[in-house]
Parts: sequence; C-alpha cells; structure tokens
Amino acid sequence: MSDGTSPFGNTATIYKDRDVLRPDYQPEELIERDEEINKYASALEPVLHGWAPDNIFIYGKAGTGKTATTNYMINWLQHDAEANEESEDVTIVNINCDGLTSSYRVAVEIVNTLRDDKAQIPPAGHSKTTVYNWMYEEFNELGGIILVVLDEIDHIDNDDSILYQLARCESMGKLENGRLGIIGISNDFSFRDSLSAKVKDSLCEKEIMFPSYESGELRRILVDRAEESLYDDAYDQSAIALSAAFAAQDKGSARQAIDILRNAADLANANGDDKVSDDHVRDAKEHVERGRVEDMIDSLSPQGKYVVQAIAIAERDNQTPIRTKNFYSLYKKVANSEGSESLSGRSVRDHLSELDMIGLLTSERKNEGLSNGAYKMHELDVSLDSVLSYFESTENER
DNA sequence: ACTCCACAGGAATTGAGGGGTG
DNA sequence: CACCCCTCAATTCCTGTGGAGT
Repeated sequence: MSDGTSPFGNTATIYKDRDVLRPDYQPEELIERDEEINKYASALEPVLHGWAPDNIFIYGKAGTGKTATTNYMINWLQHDAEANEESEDVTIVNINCDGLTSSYRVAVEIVNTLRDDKAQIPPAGHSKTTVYNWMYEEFNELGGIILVVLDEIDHIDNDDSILYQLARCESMGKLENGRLGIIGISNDFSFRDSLSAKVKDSLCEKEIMFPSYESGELRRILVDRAEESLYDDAYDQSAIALSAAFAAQDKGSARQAIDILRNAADLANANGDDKVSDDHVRDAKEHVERGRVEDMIDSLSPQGKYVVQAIAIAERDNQTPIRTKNFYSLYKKVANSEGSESLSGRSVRDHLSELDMIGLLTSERKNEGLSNGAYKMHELDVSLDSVLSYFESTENER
C-alpha cells in the first residue's frame, strides 16, 4: 500500500485529547470519591504540622480509584507542605508491589528508588538484614517525613517482615532522623486478615474502604472524561451510558469503563465514523474482555496454562462445573498431549485456587457427606470463546 | 451424637537458578 | 573458587471439615 499517499490515511479525528482516556491519566479532579478524600485528608493532615502521619490501609476492588486518589492526595500534601513553614520536608516513596513477591524484593525496590543509578542493588544475593540496613541508611539520610506508599501490597506473599520493619522502625531505634508513615493499598480484602497480628495493628491505624462504583457513578465519571477527551458532537450520550453499564455489570471498575470507551472511540476513528455509537461500544466491550483474558493467561506459568486449557475443554464439552477429581484426569491428558509431565493433584489444586483468585474461573465448595465427601466444583468465569481463541492462536505460532 | 468419606488446603522441604562475598 | 542468601515451582506429609449415614 505504498502508493504515495500517507499510510496514516485520514487524519481527521474525533479526539480532542486522547491521553485523557489512557489508563495512566491522572485527572485534576476526582469525581464520586469525596467521602474517601475526606477520610484520607484527616489521616494525612498531621504531616502538615510536622507530626508523624498515621499509617493508612486502603482497600477496595480494582478500578475503584485507590491509586488515583492516593496520587491526588500526595500531590496536594507535598504542595501544601512546601507552602507551610510549620511542616518538615516530605518525601514520598512510591512503590508498586506488582512483581515484588517477597519482603526482600520490596526492600530492594525501596533502596533502589532512593539511590542513584550507580548504587543499585540486584534482586537477590544479599541477606535480608543487609538490605534492611541499607534501607534505614537511606531513610536517615533523607530525614523529615517519609511516606512509603505500597501499591498492590497484597502481592507480597507469606512473609510480611518488610511491613513489620517499616511499621516498627521508629520504636526499634532504626530511624533516628525522621518520621515514617506507610500507605498500603490492596485489592484483596482478605490480605488484611492474613497479616500477623503485630503488623495488622500498626499498619491499619486508619482504614479506608473504596466501594465499587455503581452504574450512575461510572456514568458521571465517563461523561466527565468524554467531555475532556472527545469533541462534543463526536459521541452519543447512550454510548457513554452503555459503557458505564457494561463496566458496572462486571466489576464496577472505572478503569474498565474508560477502557471500553477508549476502545470504542478508537474503533469509530479507525472506521472513519464521526460519532461513537452504541455498536462501537458493544464491539469494544468484546475486545476489552478478550484482551483481559489474553493478558491473564499470558501471565501464567506453562502448567497454569494447561490447567486453563483443560477447564476450557471441560466447558466446551458441557462438563462444567467439574469436580476436582474428574478435572485432574482431564488435566493430565491435556498436559501429556502437550508433551509435558503432569503435576501432582496437590499442585493442580493450587493452580485452580490461584485461577479462582485472579478471576479466570470460579470454584464452589460442596459437601455430600459420607458417600461423596467434601469437594469443589470448578467452571470458567470468562467467555469461553476468548479462552479457546487464545489457545488456537498460540497453537498457530508453533 | 457420632462416625467417616473425600477431598481442601497448611507446613515443611527440595532442587535448580538468580545473585552475592572474600 | 567455595560458600552463602533469596526465589520459585513443585512435592510430600499431614490436619481440617461438613454433612450423609449410622
């Protein structure tokens, strides 16, 4: 198609500012989170008087504005602290714990964000104590008030010693020069309970719960974003309402609602249509769902993928919900046919419960007493088509 | 009320693989 | 180089559990 005309085709656009619909966009104003902002403000307010902040634990499902609200709050906090003579220097250490599965890794990440490029430390090799000591050195050098934000804190499994270290470093005399506050952000409601008692008490001094958005709230958020990002006559109100309704029906996630709208607008743009319509939104929803499923499966280990493949086969053959025992023999066939050894039943149970956690499938506990005992029934929790098409397309790559 | 099935899922361990220090 | 620290997927061993059967 190199005929001398621009490969970008028609450059007319329905977008005023497409960045507003990108997932990493930080809005200047937050809608529908007033109550949470108030609670947040009262927990952080002591900082402005030079006092130590409370530790804050934020929880709520994905896409409920936890991260956006946190960024909003710390921006204001730094702004006001600079303007206020009474307050000390405020340093924010913003860590996303995604991919940081252990206390050790989190400590390494904290040290590395505070150090310059030359003095970075590797993700393994040293002892935990060494890394903690380096971390305290960095804190002491900074002084003032240090706020450690740990986003997706639930990704740290088992060992919560980093949280203990951070929560208690003042009382253990490790921090001589400054005050430290922790903001923990979690999607997972059960994470709080899985913490050891001593960590729970100190980390959760203030708790703020972010409820899922309802359809009406999502619509107001979307209307606001649409006004900023799209030209007035480039979308139907019903398309906005439909995007909001889809997202509300699923998880009540604002991110998802905005994703759907952006994809719909991209579709309209690519087709050369001058308006985002309901049909674009419907197609976009399919596309977003498919992408989400692909991302989830992509992130799994090879064995995790066989488990997904097996549950999809069970679903296709109308065998779901399927009992763990029956699933296990099906899984073994799948793994073997893919040329792999099969895992023990115990490991497959672990994979199943992990897939339940991330939302690819759902498991229901049953119990039929003496004859049938206690067991679980599993079935797919996402569209079968998107899972099957994932495996068909990776099949072709080989 | 008590037993007992057939699993669920916690705990400890292993072995290969990332990296460190002297 | 020898020896140490941390990680990750998986294994083995084991205790917990809720209701049908007695």
